[in-house]
Amino acid sequence: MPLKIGELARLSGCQVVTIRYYEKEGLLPQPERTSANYRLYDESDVERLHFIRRCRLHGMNLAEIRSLLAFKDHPTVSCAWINDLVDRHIADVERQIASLQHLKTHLEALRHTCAGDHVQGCGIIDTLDHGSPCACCHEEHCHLNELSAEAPKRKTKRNG
Amino acid sequence: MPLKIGELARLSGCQVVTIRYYEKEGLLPQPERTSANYRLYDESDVERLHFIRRCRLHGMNLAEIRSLLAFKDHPTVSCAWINDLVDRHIADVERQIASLQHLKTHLEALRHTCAGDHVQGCGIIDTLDHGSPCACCHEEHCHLNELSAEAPKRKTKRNG
DNA sequence: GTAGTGTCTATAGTAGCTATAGAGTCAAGC
DNA sequence: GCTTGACTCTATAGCTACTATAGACACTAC
Repeated sequence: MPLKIGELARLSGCQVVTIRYYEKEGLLPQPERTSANYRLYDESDVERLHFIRRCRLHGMNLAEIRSLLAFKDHPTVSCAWINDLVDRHIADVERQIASLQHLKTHLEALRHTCAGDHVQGCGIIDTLDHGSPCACCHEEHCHLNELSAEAPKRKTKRNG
Repeated sequence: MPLKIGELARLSGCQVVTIRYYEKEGLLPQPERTSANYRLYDESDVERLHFIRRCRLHGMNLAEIRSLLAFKDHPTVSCAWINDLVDRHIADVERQIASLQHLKTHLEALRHTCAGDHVQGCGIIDTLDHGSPCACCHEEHCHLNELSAEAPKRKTKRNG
């Protein structure tokens, strides 16, 4: 019993446009078509979409998912690279968490510079204007307090 | 001593194209021009760009920065909304951190399902295929283990 | 005059979708 | 047979915050 794209969307939790998009991006094979040119799917497509969604929810991008699907379809090499991929994702997530925690400290410091309800002289605006030595960055290199320190490298003869 | 766009870029730490982009987006005013149509800036533009960059580094989007700049240019209302804005950002960052920490737990569990170096039968692929009851989600609602449970709401008469 | 750099505008690309337009298809009800 | 409503089709544009490219013009040192 073949499925039309709307039924596949319902079963997989994806949207119709997303399914078409995945097809265009090569994550889903070109499906059969009815005489009216409607796409026809089956259970294996539901599972493939579940796989894709789980990968997306784990933060993988479409290129990575394409590789994983290719391995799944034709597992001809060692899967060691999949472990590397997941390891890199874990490291990346850790970096993001650290960066966000740092940002949070700054935002909280920023928040404390103003009690609100002024028309002029808002402490938050002042801090964004002139920067503030934030307690969390006294010793470490903090990109939130450095602006033009490192000018972009240029290779001119005249100004170099 | 007016600055050309390249000098402004160097002083502000922005790229030339980004400065033109900010102008197009209304974050920077239309600058004076030379007879050869070159943009001319001054110190106030350096400061404005520093302000913009600090906002960006604090995770604000261009629409928010536009509002902040408008307030800075013409502070006619109370700044209480700025505190709300920062509060919302803090809450948002906290949500992101929690979500990433959750994701990290899942990625680590995923990582442990395979020791690598197989050609077929990779545990990671299997887990992505079928999902896994992850220890971190036993009791709470976990979107990483739910896929098609909640079908998108539809308002048809025929299938509803 | 020429070489090397800088600047100009306009356009397209990035990721992963989402939204829209305009047309064709299908099934139920009259 | 006709209408209505839901569904499907393709193609295109939009989202964010830039980044990259092309082709033309400007400036300065030699």
